[in-house]
Amino acid sequence: MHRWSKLFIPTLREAPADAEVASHKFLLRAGYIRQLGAGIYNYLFLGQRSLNRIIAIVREEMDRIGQEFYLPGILPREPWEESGRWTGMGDNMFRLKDRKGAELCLGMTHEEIMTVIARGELRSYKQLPQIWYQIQTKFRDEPRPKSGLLRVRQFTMKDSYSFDIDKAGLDKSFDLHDAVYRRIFTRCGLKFVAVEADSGAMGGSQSQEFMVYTDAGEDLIASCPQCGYAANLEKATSRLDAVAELEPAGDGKPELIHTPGMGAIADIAAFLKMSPANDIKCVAYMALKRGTGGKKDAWHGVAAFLRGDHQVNETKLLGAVGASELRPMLAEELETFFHAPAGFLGPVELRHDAQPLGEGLTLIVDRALEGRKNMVCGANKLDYHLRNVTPGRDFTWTLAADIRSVNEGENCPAEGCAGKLVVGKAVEVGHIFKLGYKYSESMGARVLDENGKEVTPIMGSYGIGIERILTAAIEQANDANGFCLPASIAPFTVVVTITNVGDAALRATGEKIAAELEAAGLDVLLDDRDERAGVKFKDADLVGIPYRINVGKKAAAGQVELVTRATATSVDSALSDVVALVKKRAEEEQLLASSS
RNA sequence: CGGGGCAUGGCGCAGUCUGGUAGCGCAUCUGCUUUGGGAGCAGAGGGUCGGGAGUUCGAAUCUCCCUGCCCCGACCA
Repeated sequence: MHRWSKLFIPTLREAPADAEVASHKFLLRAGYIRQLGAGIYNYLFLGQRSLNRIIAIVREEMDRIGQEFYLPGILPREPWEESGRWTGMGDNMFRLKDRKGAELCLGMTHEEIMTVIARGELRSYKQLPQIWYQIQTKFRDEPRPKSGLLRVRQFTMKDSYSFDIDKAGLDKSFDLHDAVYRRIFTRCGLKFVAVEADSGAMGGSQSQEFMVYTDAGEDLIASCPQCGYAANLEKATSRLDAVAELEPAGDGKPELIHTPGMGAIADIAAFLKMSPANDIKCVAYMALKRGTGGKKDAWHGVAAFLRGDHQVNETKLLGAVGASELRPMLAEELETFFHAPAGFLGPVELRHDAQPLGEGLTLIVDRALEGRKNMVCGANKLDYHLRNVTPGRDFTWTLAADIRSVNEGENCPAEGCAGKLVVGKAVEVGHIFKLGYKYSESMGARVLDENGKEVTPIMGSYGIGIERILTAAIEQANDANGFCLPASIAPFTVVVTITNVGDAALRATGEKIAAELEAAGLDVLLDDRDERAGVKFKDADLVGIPYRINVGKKAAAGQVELVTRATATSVDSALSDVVALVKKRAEEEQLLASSS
C-alpha cells in the first residue's frame, strides 16, 4: 500500500519561471521530474512510475512481433565508421575516449549495432525475418534542448529493427509495426495521427510518423479534413490552382527592366502591378556533400528557384539534391555564381551543372514553375529584372523537384478530393521507416537465399519516444489545476483521500477502501497526510491521477465521493460499491480508447 | 552557431539604475487554534547574492572575464 505521507512527491505551488509548455510546468509542479542540466532530467517517483507503465505497454505489444534485446549505451567507433555515420552524425553525437585513447560514443540510435549482430550471426534466408527491439537510453547532444521532456539530451527510446530477405518481407515488417504502434498509442490513451514523413538524409524509402497534435509540438502537419490525408510539412504536397499568366510585353522575349533598389519580391510585384505568383524567386545555398570512401566533405552551390509567393522547404531541397547540410550563400559566393547581388538573382543564362552537386552550380526549380510563362525574375545584374521569362524556353535546369512547403488552404493532393489542407503543430511520438540496404550493404550483412545465392537483407527501423508519450498525454489533457493521465499510464489509477486524518473512523474507512481497491488489482495511492482537505484535493488534481475517492463527512452515513479528474465531476457512492465502480470506470475508459 | 534574457534561502520575486554589509510571499520547523478546495496567530531556522579578477574605505549593486540556464532562430536518422 502506497501511503502519500511516506512518499516523496514534491509538489510545487508555483511553476519554476523557466518552464514554458504545459507538460514541462506540470511535470515539475507535480513532482514527476527535476532538472539536472540542460536537457537532462531526474525522474522522481511519480514520473518513473508512469514511464514504467508506458514501458510495460510498449513491451507487451512489441512482444507480439519482436524479440527484446538490450544493447550497450556506450559504443565503439568502428561500426559507425563503417556506416559513415561517425562523421555523418556530426555534433549531435556525444563522443568520448577511454583510457587507452580509443574513441567511443554514446548511442543515439542502434542501426549499426543491430547490423553488427545480424552480419555476425545471420547466414540463411531460413533465419529471416527477424524483428529485434530494445528499450534503451539514448543520448543526443541536441543543439537546443527545450520544453521539458520534449527535446532532451538523454531519453528513453523503444527502437526496433527488422531484417528481411526482400522488399515484400520489409513491407510486412513495416505493417506489423504500424499495427502494433497503433495499439500502443491507443492503449496509452493518445489521440494520434499517422502521417507520411520525410525519410531523412540517412537513407530509406517509406516513412511514417505518429503524431499528437499540440501547440507544444515542433513539427507541422498538413492534413485534409475530408479524406484523411496527413503528412509532415517536410513531405506534404498539394494541388495548386492555376495562376493567371501575365500578357507578354513587346516581342514576348525576355526583356530587361530597370528596377532600382527593388530587391524584394513585394517591391517588384507592386512596381509591375502583378501578383508575386508571377515572380520567380531565387534562394541560393551552399550544400554540403559528405565525402565517402576517403573523399573529403565538400560544399557546392545550389540555386533554388520557386514561385515568388512560395517558401522553400529545406528538407525537401536537401533530399532533392542529395546533400546533408545547407547554408545560405555568402555575398562573395553569390558574386562567383551569379555575378550579381541578392535580390537580383535569376535563372536566365545561368551556367549550371548537368548533375546535382557537380563542380559548378546546381540549378533546381520547383515543380510549380513547370508550364508557367511570361514570368519576372532577377537579371543577375544589380537593379535589373527580366520579364517575359518562360521556364524551359528561356532557361533550363539541373533538375526539377518539389522543394516548397505547402500552405494552409491549398487543395488536398489526394486524387479526386476537394478538401483544403489545414496545418497544425504536433509532437512526434513514433516513427517507422523502411531503411533499405544502407546499413546491411555498407556493413556487409549477407545471407544465402533459397538458391544458395548471397543476398543482402533489407532493413527497417522503428522508434518510439517513451517520455514523449507521457508529455503528449499531459499536453492533450491539462487545465489550470494540473493534468489528467489516461488510467493506463497514470502512476496510480485512483487516490483515496482521507479528508481528515484526525478522525479515526475516517482513517479506518479510507484504509479499508484502499486495501479493497488494491485487492481488486488497481494501483491505489492512499492520501493519509495530516493536511487540510483543500491541500490534498489540489495535489490530487495536480498530479494526474484519473480517479479520486473522497472519504469525508458522508462516510458515517456509508457514502463516499468518486471524483473523475478529466471531467471534474463527482458522484456519491455507497462504500460497498465504490471499488467496483472505479474498476468499471477505468476499464470503460480503456475500452473507449481502443474503439476510437 | 546568431539574436535576446536571466542567475539573490527549496519555489516565486524585490533590492542593482543612484555602492553602505540582504528583504518579501510561499514552503520548512515548534506551539496553540482550525479542519471539504493550497487556514490563522505567535515564534524559529535557512542565503560565501552563479564563479573569478578588478575599482573602492566599503560591492548583490560599478568594470572585465568565465560558467550555467531559459526563450527566438539556425539545427534536429
